[in-house]
Amino acid sequence: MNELEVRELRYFIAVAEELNFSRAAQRLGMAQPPLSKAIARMESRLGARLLERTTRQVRLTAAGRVLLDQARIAVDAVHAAARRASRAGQPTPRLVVAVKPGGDAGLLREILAAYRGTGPDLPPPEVVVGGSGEPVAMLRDGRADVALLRSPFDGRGLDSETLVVEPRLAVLPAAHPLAGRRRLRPGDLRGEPVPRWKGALPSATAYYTGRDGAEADGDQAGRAPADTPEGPLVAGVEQLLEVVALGQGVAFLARSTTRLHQRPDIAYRPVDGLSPSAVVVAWPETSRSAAVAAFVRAAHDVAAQHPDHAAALAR
Amino acid sequence: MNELEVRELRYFIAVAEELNFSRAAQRLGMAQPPLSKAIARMESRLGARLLERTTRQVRLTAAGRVLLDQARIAVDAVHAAARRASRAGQPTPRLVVAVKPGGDAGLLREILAAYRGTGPDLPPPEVVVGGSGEPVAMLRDGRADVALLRSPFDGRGLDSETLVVEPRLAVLPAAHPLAGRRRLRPGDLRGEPVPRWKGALPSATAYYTGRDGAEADGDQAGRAPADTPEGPLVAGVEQLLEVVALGQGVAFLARSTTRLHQRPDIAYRPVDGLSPSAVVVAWPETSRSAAVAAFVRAAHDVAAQHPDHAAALAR
DNA sequence: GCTCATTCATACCCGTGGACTATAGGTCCA
DNA sequence: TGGACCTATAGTCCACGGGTATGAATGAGC
Repeated sequence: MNELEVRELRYFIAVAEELNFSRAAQRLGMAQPPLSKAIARMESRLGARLLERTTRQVRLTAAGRVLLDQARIAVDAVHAAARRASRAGQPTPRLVVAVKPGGDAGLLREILAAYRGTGPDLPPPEVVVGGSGEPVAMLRDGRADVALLRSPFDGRGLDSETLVVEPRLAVLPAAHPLAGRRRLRPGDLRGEPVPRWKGALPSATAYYTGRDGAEADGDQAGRAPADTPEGPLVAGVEQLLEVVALGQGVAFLARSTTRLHQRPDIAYRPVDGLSPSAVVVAWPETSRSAAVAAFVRAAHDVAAQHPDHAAALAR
Repeated sequence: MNELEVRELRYFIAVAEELNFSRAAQRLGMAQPPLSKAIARMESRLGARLLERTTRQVRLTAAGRVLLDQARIAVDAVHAAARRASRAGQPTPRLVVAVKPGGDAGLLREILAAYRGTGPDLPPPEVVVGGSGEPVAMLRDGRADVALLRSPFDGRGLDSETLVVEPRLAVLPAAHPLAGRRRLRPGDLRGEPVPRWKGALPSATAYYTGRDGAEADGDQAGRAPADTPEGPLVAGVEQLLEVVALGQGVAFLARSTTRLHQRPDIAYRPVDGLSPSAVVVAWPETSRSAAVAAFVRAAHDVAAQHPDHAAALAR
């Protein structure tokens, strides 16, 4: 009845993901037999079968599904502990701020200035720009201390505060018939394909907390009605605009993002009743660092000056 | 550059808590030299010194403080993964509901009935009663699936929903001069000692999220002004009432709790402006079980019928 | 100021357990 | 029915985690 070890959890995750011992072993850089033994050991320790295996097929049991979920979290937590401690031990620790491109609504520069003005003893900030969903992952595994994001995002393990709320605009080819109108109505764009963000998870796995658990980056591409055809995959705003300009679909972008991407062949139009986009500052729930606190306060103060300041009190 | 292992984290936690290698080794049931080596190994892996040690004194470095904090969380996560998987693998899994005594405001019976009525395929509920702060710990390390608590509590890693909000009442000896009044005012009790709950953490380490991080059970004993003298330590409501009846202090209890403890030598009186007590249902953020969802929904529905139903929308 | 107690680090040894190779055994498909 | 594929078992080995003995450093006490 020994303790579960991180190595074992890694092994199990690999097998559960591959559903194949040999491939998993290869991925882990080890031979297959010790992997089989390790899993068997775990099963006997837990007193529960994790994998239903025949010689032709490996399937997860209910316990296995639970463990896969929980093991990912636990391994992340261990890695996060290591990274955070390691970073805190650097000669001059940095406050790592993760943002996604366009995710800061232009606030970052001011926030950094306010943060630096807070006090002389704080670690200098270091900004890293991550792709789809990356900032959240970076917060979770300790690579970043604080992040600027668009909601909704997977907030498990994170605390957050909404900074500004701004409308989203429809992105149309300038030649599109609807581009002649000043405002659009919700039904106008029905049936138009909407480009999907590369790396974004499958949409809205509705969950009883009311949060859209697995949904990432849905903000920018826009949650369209279920019958919306899926457009091409895009990897960035430039690509998105290109796709729209070529008439392969319409999209939705936060207003502050559109201001940075004015093009003659693209028109931005407000849509009545379209859900707005919120910029939030997020940090690990477990954070107790004064630097993070100072950054959050700076963000709050800067946002309070912003015309789109979130009157929101609730998170 | 190997990976941090759970065993090592346990070792580090022991040393960091004891600040003494020999005692920590004893506590871990091992000899001191291998423990020293293990810590040294961790330090070299992390590239950061964790402990400042002379032959006479061991102190945590900044990195060490971070790691202590994070390691506790990570070890909890691993234990939780093991427990949850193990429980999910039982022949007939149970939904373990943790409550603290008096923490359910009498709702539990109805909630359980509603839960059982939800569907025939759900795991049968099993109620465990835990002391101060225990339910939260049980949620965190996987011993429990869902809990009924009083806010405020340390909500890190948990989601929660407020069910009912009820006033707290002052607990006075029946012979107390103020017991003659129907209502009290905030200043009336100034200077009276307030009993402290055994096991409750030191009060209100104010934190920038606005949550009172480490505070547990402050609800019942009541957050009094800072200049309030500390009364005796008590381990339960009965003890608390005994202490009050003997004139050794005054206390505050949620109204539903007082109804279960009517005594001739104790008087309960409302206090104007005293912050109320909220009963919340809480569950691990990582939970994806249908059973937990059903329980939360049942709790929500039952609370909606309750006269003190939380009109609260926010969590 | 010397000694002693205390405590962490080093040196060395040993046993266990995790990993490797080889191979058996079961299942699906052509 | 033979071959491809995949997991489990058997047997071997060595690295590493842990133990004991002891050294080295520091602060306290007389």
